[in-house]
Amino acid sequence: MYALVDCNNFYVSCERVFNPKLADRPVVVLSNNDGCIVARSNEVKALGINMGGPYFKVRDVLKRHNVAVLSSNYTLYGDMSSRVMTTLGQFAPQVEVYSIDEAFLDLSGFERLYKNLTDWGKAVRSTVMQWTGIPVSVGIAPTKTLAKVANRIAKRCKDCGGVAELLDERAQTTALAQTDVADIWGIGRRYARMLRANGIRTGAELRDAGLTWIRRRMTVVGMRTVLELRGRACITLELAPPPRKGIVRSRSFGSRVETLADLEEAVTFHISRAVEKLRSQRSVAGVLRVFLTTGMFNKNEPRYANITTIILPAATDDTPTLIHHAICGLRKIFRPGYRYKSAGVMLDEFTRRGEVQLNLFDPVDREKSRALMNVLDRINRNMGSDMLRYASQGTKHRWQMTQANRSPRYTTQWDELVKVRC
DNA sequence: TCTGGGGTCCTAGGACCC
DNA sequence: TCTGGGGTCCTAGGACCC
Repeated sequence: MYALVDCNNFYVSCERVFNPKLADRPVVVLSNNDGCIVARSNEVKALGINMGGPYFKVRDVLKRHNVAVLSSNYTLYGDMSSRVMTTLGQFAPQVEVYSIDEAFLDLSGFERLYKNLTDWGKAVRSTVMQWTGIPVSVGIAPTKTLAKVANRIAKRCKDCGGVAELLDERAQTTALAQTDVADIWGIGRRYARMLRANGIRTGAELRDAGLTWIRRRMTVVGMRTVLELRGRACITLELAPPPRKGIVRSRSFGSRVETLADLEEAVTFHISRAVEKLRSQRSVAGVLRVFLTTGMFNKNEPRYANITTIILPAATDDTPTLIHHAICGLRKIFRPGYRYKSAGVMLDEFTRRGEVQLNLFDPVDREKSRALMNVLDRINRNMGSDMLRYASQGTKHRWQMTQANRSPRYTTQWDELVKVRC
């Protein structure tokens, strides 16, 4: 048995915890660079504003309805997320943190502990609300895919009190018959279209589809989804997140960037962050990719995008080495005369640190590098990221993203704490 | 004028090995 | 006329998730 606990309108809810004035106002949160809408309060959803749509297209509608528009504050959301997840740890022995606002909990054996799993779910809800201020919904079912369906019902149903369970086949059939096939976990836009073209419109029809046909059209992944809908658990809890197989860092610029010098600063910034993350999971990278692009939406301006792949002479996690290669790569693909919109880096082909095939001609002294990177990471961890940084990152950061209306980092910065008037 | 930023997994086909 | 039977690795493309 599984529970899926999902925070309601998570980013909006985080903002409301610290700014009660937002409680009775419609609210949206924007993506990086204030580009797209990535979170909406219920009032905004009711207005028909779409998730992921570009902000500038709906700016007027939002203004007319007095919607509060906030830039995203990932420092705050990340911290609030870990508070919620820690709280959930009180309620089940095994918790899989599935995303910033969702967790699967293992409830096997709980039917012997609780007469009623819905009561358990309500206890989770009220505790998370009391301890963090974040409203959550709880879905309970024998497989993760069905728990997702249950959660969706918990969110929509007015009399459920935020908790729904789908324990027996009858309840599952009723729920699945009301669920659009596109809303099933694992069914994206393409599969939804394909399924509809073949007469499969609801979750129930998908559950009852022929396995061989599904396997042929949707690979083993689709087959797993169907089996899960039938109540057979195929997707287990993932307790320790496996190390990443690749790390990407990129941002679109606040305003267009035209000079190589500015791009070099931005790329240095991104690669520094990427390598930091690489070291934190104790990996070394064998391949580095650098990419840049102009805006692609405007048909009238000259467009250009390119990516270059650098196979490193020896796998490494040394920041200066990777900055050097990244800048070389950037210079190779840079073309003057374009107005660039974004640039970034990817690290790939990881091996575990300490299992590297060394290179006889490796110019880097690995022991010295290790010691230096340790100091760098420790200082930045304790004193704030970017306390120590490489000079090629620059100081002016003309390329930085715009965040016109970001709330304070209430929970992680001493000088941004909530002020309470006496 | 203005459109985010991360990730994962599977398959087919080609090249190669013994 | 009739030509085996296993494998691996890599890449591109396509699907999905938040």
